[in-house]
Parts: sequence; C-alpha cells; structure tokens
Amino acid sequence: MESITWPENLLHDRKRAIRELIRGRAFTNQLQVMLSGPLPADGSVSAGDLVMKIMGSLSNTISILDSSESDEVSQIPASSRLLDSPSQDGRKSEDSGQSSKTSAYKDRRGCYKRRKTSHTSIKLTPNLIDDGHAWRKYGQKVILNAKHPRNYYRCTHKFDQGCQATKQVQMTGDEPAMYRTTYHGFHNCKNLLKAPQIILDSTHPATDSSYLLCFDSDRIEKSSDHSLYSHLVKQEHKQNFPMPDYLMSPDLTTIDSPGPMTVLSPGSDHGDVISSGVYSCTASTHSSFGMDMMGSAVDFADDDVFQFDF
DNA sequence: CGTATTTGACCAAG
DNA sequence: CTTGGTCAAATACG
Repeated sequence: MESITWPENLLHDRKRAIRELIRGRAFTNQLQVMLSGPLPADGSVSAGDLVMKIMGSLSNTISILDSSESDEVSQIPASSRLLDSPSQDGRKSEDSGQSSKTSAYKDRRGCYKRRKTSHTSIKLTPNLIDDGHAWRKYGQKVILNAKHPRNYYRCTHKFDQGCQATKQVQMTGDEPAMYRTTYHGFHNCKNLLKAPQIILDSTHPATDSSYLLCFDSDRIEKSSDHSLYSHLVKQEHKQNFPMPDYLMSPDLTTIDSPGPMTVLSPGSDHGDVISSGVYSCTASTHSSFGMDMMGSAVDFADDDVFQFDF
C-alpha cells in the first residue's frame, strides 16, 4: 500500500532549503555591498526590497524545515496524490455510505491549517493592486461582520515549483474604495514578474498628500471577534507635515529604511499593543509604513508585519 | 482542448 | 455548535 515516499520528500525539502539559504546569502551580500557604498541613488533595488527578499528566504527555509520536521502530512503533496482506487466517487459519500465517512478522507486530504511560521503582511490600497505575481483564485468566503466577501488566492506555481505564497483580498469600505490584501508567505518561485509596480492614482499628483490612519478599538470590543480592524478614516492633503514620526508603543522597535518603513516587534505578545491611536505619515510618491500588531490580531505569527501602501 | 474561476462541501480550531 | 481557510467538481473562459 502506501509506499514510503518520505525519504524522497525529505531529500527534496533539504535541497529546497539549501537553495533558499543560498538565495538569502546572495541577498545579504548585495545588501552588504549596498550598505558599504553610497546610497543606491535611484532606480536600483532599494534596501527595503532586499530586506524583504532576505526575510523571504529565511522564512521559506524555516517553513521548509518546519514542514520536514513535523511528522504529519506535508503541505506540498506534489503530484503523488493517490486517488487511484476507483471505488466510485471521489468524496461526498454521505448519502450512500455513512459509516465510512470520516476515516476514508482523513489522510487523503492534507491538513488545512496554515503554517504558524509563515510570514504575514497586510496592505491597504484604494484599488486592486497588481503585484507582478501570478495568482490563482481558489476560494471565496463570506466573513462575519464584513460587508464584502474575502477572496483567496495562491501562487500559480504552487504545484510546479512548490511556491507557498498566498494572499487574501477583501474590500473594506465603499465610499473610498479600499482593499485589504493579506499576504502569507513569500514567493520562492522564479516568476517573471511582468508589471513591477502598482498603483494608484492618476487622479492627482501625490506629492504632498498625507494619509491618516486610525485604529479604533471600539470596533472590536463589542464582538469577541478577534480581527482587529484598522480603518482608514480620512485622507487629506496637507502641505507640510513635520516629519513622519511614528508613534508606536514603547515596546516596539522601529527600523527606518530609506524606502518603506517597517516596524517590528521584538516579541512581546500583549494583546493590546495597538489599541487605539492615530498614526500619520507623510509621503511623497510612495508612502508606506508598517507596523506590527502581534497577537492582538488574529492568528498571526510573531514576525508579522503590517504594511500600508498608498 | 487546457487553464482559470466559481461554488458548495469539507476540515480544523475556537 | 460556529467560523475561517481549503479542496475539488462543475463551469466559464480563451
């Protein structure tokens, strides 16, 4: 019966992990060169991008090793799915044979739960963004207390390259159309991303626009719903903003990079890190900043970074 | 015809 | 039980 496919998988995972580590080393090397020299000037890859790539490699490696270590079902079933037993229908035998309902499909389908170690980031955009990646929609769900359904996407190269990246897109707010895109994991596929950039706004030059983000806790106190919604309250234009000072909780570490800013949490997991407050930032062309919400929100891992791009 | 989306059922976790 | 995430058969698309 079940032929032992584990050695193969382990070997494969090991190779993938090594490949990821090599990638990470290469990225780090680039970053080192970049940091030692003058500023990247323009056009070239930003330090922020490199950091993201490095984090991606590390996260992927961790994910791979983690999945290898756990004795349970691998998340990448590859193509060795065995549904060869031609005993009529695939599933849904509820009406016919009720007795054998559970055991039959338990091992046939992988476990659904997501890796806790996977990286998560959130982006809020006024319109649908097109990151250069190829996504494949695989689900849509109506979310409680949400006006719009949530759409689930996975990387097109999940099966042919084992890419683990997924994303969720959900519209939040109609007035100014707002979309929340949640990314899980990083791409380790060699995608030829076509359209590099996103964006918005042809409506007006965003030279001096500033955005106001308000995280109000009133929304969440009522329902025991764990999702901590961040609402874009208002978006207004100001000519001058002193300086993008990011007021965060004292136990948050800020890392300011030339490009997008990222706020990481050292690891404290209080449920109330960001309860309420108004955070603002100015920006020129592309302003983005991130913050870490930690355990207060849903089921995010320790290193989750929330990022808002405009 | 192959590939992407739709959609209800399935599954794990709270 | 409910709920969010996923699978996969059916369907749409090119």
